[in-house]
Amino acid sequence: MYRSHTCGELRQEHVGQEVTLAGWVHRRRDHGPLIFVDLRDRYGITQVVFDSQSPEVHAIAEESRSEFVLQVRGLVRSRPPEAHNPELATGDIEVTATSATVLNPARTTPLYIAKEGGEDEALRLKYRYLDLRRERMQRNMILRHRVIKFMRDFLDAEGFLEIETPILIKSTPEGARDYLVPSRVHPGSFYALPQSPQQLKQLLMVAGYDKYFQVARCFRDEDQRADRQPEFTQLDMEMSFVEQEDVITLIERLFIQLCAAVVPHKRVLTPFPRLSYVEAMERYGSDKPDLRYGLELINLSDLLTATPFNVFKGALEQGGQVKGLRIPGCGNYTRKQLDELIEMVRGSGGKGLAWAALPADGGDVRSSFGKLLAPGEMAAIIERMQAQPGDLLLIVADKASSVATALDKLRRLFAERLNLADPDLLHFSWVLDFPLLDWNPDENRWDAVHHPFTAPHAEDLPLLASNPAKVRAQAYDLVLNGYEVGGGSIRIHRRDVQQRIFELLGISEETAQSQFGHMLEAFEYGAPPHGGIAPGIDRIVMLLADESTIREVMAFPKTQQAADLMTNAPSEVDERQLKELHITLR
RNA sequence: GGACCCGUGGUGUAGCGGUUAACAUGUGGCCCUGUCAAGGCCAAGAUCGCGGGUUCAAAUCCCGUCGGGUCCGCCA
Repeated sequence: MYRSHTCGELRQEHVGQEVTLAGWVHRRRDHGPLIFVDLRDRYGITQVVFDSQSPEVHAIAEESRSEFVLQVRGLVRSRPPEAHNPELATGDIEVTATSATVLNPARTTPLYIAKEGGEDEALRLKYRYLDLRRERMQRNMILRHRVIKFMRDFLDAEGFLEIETPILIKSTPEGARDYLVPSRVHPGSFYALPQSPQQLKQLLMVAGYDKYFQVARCFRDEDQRADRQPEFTQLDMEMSFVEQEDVITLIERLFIQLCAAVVPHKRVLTPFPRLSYVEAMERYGSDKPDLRYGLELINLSDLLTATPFNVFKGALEQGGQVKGLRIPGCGNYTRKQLDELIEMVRGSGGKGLAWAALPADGGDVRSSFGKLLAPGEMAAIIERMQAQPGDLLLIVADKASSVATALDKLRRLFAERLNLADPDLLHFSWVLDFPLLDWNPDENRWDAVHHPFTAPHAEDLPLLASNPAKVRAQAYDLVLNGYEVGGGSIRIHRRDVQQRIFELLGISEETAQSQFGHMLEAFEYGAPPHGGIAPGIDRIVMLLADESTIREVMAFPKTQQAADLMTNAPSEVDERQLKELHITLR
């Protein structure tokens, strides 16, 4: 063994013991004849004292630099009365070195390990093994471990079985773009990496494993975001003989206990509030609203049906909406600040932004559109929005989806600027009653909003024929502080219903047979009613860790362009490899 | 596919038409026995992501490109 103790465990009670430590030089304070070295490992930091009275040992400290790996044998001593360091867990003691070895020297690191923050993220990603030495990443990795451990223990106690499913599976064109793996044995054929183990876990239900879970790696070849990586981890779950309410109840218990165990300083509101998709979109312009603050969208459409203002009139005539946001205390925004907001809305595909500012002293309203309104309309808007002197009113007129995108973005921007979101509140909620289908005008068919195995509400079944847009899905999203942290549904378990859905999705009999034949066939051999959910572990850990990207809670994440800066993946391969795989580049 | 932001010694910043390209930290050397971001003195280290253009003159202005990030589209 290289060490008798870790760098985080020595206390007063160890005083007098001869110990051996091994770790990295965190900091070094050279006083000439006396050198202090803070020796670090993932358990903590211990101060080691090198005295020139033992010259050979002192020489080791003299040549040591940051991040050298040292092995030190020495005596645990109580520090002199004036020299205790309350900042350190080991601050009451120190180790006087009696012998020392440099296990490995280190070049000057491109990142400071002892001092964090500020550097280009590309540098952190290139030298991730150095970044991971730092306290922030270690804290996040430990939290992530604890979260996953808690989930496994909780589900084990509930009678769930963790079952692994394959990574090389069949590609199906539904949903996100697949990552493909060429087959050497079958020229011209490809495996896909799972976007999620969706079909496999449903087949496990058919097999009678009525409570399944898996800490599952998922792959989606789509463009990245702060909360989206090409590969990510879900707590994939499925249960038989359950209804929506059963899944919701279980998950609430899981997360309430999880948060109490791993982030006891944070508050959780229980039970988790529920809102319908329609309500979420109407009030927040988002299907994953941050409920830690109000700042709700206000619908003005009905006030402006006869307005002469072309922007509003045009939007309403084309079936769109006029909605607004009341920003308290921002009525003093300058023209420049307002132009930036307009630019932001345009940058996100919006047509523009109308604004009205109410001076704090109660003077005349400044606005970009007041002159163009009919008499009384501005007053009606102010009344509907309950605007106070000093407020800023932001109004968007467009088709409903664009209004939602723009106002959701503004809502989140101002929540941040005005510090409205309590960082220690975990405001979980459920968003329910998603539409099952979404009309795709380009392809002239319906698309599955969730995925094609999602069950419709039983009472909406007749609408499948008459008004598919109105059919609600038995689908549920778990939302936390403005992020979707889990989505699930009750699945179709009857072949006839599944076939009906495939028809609406424009999937032909032949395609259904070739793509999903195994599912349809399985449903003929006694498939139980079942449903599940898949909480996203990266996003949950990110929120529990107070981070703003999931990269901070992944050991080796990729860049926005899906590259690994440390290993330089993806990379070109040998001509020979391509040949074996029957692949020609063009 | 699109919009916006960033790119200066090892690291983080300043400089934004003419500077010996500044500062901090780290690095090398010397001094120092109680520091914990130790301190003091000295030194080395960047031609400003890359390419092109404008100009008497470019880190500084323009165009392109590469890399990183945020967002829209895409994606649950």
